[in-house]
Amino acid sequence: MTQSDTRPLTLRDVSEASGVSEMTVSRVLRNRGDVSDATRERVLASAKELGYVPNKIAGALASSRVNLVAVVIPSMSNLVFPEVMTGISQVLEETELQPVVGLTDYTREKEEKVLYEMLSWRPSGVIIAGLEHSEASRAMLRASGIPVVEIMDVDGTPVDSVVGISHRRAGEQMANAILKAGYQRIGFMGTSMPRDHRARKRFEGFTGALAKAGVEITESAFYEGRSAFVKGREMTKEILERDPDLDFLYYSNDMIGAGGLLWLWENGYDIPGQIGLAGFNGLNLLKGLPKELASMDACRQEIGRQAAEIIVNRLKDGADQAPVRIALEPTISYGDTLRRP
Amino acid sequence: MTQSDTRPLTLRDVSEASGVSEMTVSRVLRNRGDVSDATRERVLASAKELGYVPNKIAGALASSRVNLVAVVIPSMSNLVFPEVMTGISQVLEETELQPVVGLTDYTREKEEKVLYEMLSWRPSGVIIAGLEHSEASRAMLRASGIPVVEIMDVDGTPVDSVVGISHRRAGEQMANAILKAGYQRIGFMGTSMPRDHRARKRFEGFTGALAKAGVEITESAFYEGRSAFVKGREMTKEILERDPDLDFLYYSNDMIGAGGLLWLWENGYDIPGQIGLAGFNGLNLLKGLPKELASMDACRQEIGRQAAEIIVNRLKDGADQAPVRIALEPTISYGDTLRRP
DNA sequence: GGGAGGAATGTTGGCGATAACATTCGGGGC
DNA sequence: GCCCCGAATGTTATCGCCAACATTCCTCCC
Repeated sequence: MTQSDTRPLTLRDVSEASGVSEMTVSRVLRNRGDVSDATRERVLASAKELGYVPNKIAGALASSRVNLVAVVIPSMSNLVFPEVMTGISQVLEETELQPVVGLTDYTREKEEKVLYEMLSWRPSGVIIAGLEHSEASRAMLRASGIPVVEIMDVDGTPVDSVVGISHRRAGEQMANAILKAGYQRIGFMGTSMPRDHRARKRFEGFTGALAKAGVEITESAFYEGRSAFVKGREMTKEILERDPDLDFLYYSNDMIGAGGLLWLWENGYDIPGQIGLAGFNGLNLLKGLPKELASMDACRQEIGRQAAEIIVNRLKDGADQAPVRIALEPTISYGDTLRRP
Repeated sequence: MTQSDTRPLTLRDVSEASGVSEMTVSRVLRNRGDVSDATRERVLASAKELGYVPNKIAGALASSRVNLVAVVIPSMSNLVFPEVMTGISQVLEETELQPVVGLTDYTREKEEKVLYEMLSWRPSGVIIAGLEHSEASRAMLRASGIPVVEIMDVDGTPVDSVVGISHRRAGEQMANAILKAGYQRIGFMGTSMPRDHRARKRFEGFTGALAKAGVEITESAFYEGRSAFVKGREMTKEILERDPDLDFLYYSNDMIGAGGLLWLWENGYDIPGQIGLAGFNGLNLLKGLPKELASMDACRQEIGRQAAEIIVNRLKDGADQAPVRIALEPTISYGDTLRRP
């Protein structure tokens, strides 16, 4: 049954076993061209018996078709990206295309390396997070000659197509909601943002909108590394020690926001009366906390879905190759930690 | 700078641009064989100027070497698997190998499909979750002629190598710790387990050890779908309505455990005096809850690391090809929700 | 000065599949 | 009975790169 493990199986082995030409075997296995039912079955039987698995490397080289879509994202431990992946997979599942993921750890150098690596497999399309890339990366993307979709963010100049939300506007909207609810002494906690451009843009939008109303952030704290509950607790404790009169805390993501929420809850704060809270990302992972954290949905799955769809459409033959720009509208959820306007 | 987007670039283009043979270009780009510094630089310059990206498809076909390791896991939304991936990446990063992920959604059919798909790219090795596969999958793995490491679980018969923990023993250990702490009326909450074999084995080990001590699970509840805080809250509420006298709750994973913990906390239960709790997986994501949930570390990163190392070692030439079996020892952390013995 | 030896480069022939074209063969129409 | 046609199958020539062997051209040493 299983062949002696010397030489790997090829089309030729199947063709010899079933007494037809390699070409016919190839046709059967790809369901292409006319093959009589009799030979088809004979070939399939031989292939199965031998345990033959086609060699896509050879196939791809010969046909210059590779059914892969490169997906380049910063990390998988930021919950956001698995959700984007889900959206992408949902769409690609109905096609012949397959996503292949590369991680950048939020650094441009690694992004460049990963991109080079992935493009060397000649994928049919690229979905890549963010609009900030090294010049070399942008050049590669342009030169690749395949559809490229930049995702998450629309504040900038895309190489080709783009699907995302405006993080700047998201920050502004949140600031306005907070102001409208009457909060005045606002604290901010988030990552130190040299590398997370989207967090930075939200922060800029946020402070900008506050400034228009003559309000400044009273206290802020930044952290490095992974976001987690503990971080949120610790930072919240500290920031309130520094300034006990804060009446609102804005967190750059839901994870540290949830940590802060738990700490405040344990310590008997009145939320959202005495102090209000908001995060960013609307992680449904976090439903089930004592209070639901106010947040803003970043349309993660939807972004994934739309990006994948752009790729799919572009690859249909005779398709319109014009760049697409889709700006989704995030919505605020007030949860139980931000007074309604 | 960027070429007119007609014909894709090949080695020949670079060779013509730099005035040497294709072979020399190939040698330069792979850092192999002797090339003078002068030509090396000339070639690199041309390649960069053209924006040439090597075609790995052709390279792999010609050299029959593919620097990919197929990683087949059920899902990315179960936090366990990203952590395993981290371990794998850590090790592979120091080599030329790259992980490529395929997801099975906990179904054998999909696993079989994904495996076929991945093997058709002729990877250098396979890391696959679990020991339960379809006969066809096992046949493919055997016939592939590449190193295979099954991970997470050691209770069963591997195709080749295996790295994991004994989930049966893990269940037993937890049961014993609970009994030793003096709890008697035990409730269980977990997934309905037709597909999650590891959860099933833990459950069997757990009930088995209880039975030895003459104890039976008093109440149990099962759920379908994603694990999440909300599920844990709801189930905990329900199970305690059915039987308010339970003095211990064992959750099949930390996520629902954390949900339960929060609910109990909000409702003023005395933990771990009045009621004890334990989960499974030691997710450090969850540090920062009001109390730390007792749990059992499944050695996730370590499993990933060791699996990757087995593959790497096997691929060294002249390496020992004998199957490896590594059973890691999970450790209980008592946290704040399980009385110390 | 002649040959050995080795560094630098080139040439040839596949890797395993597929595209494009070629061939065979059986049957229907006249 | 002959020819034509299309379904079923086969042949040939790549695809882009790399292994293995071949060649060139020094340099060094006796």
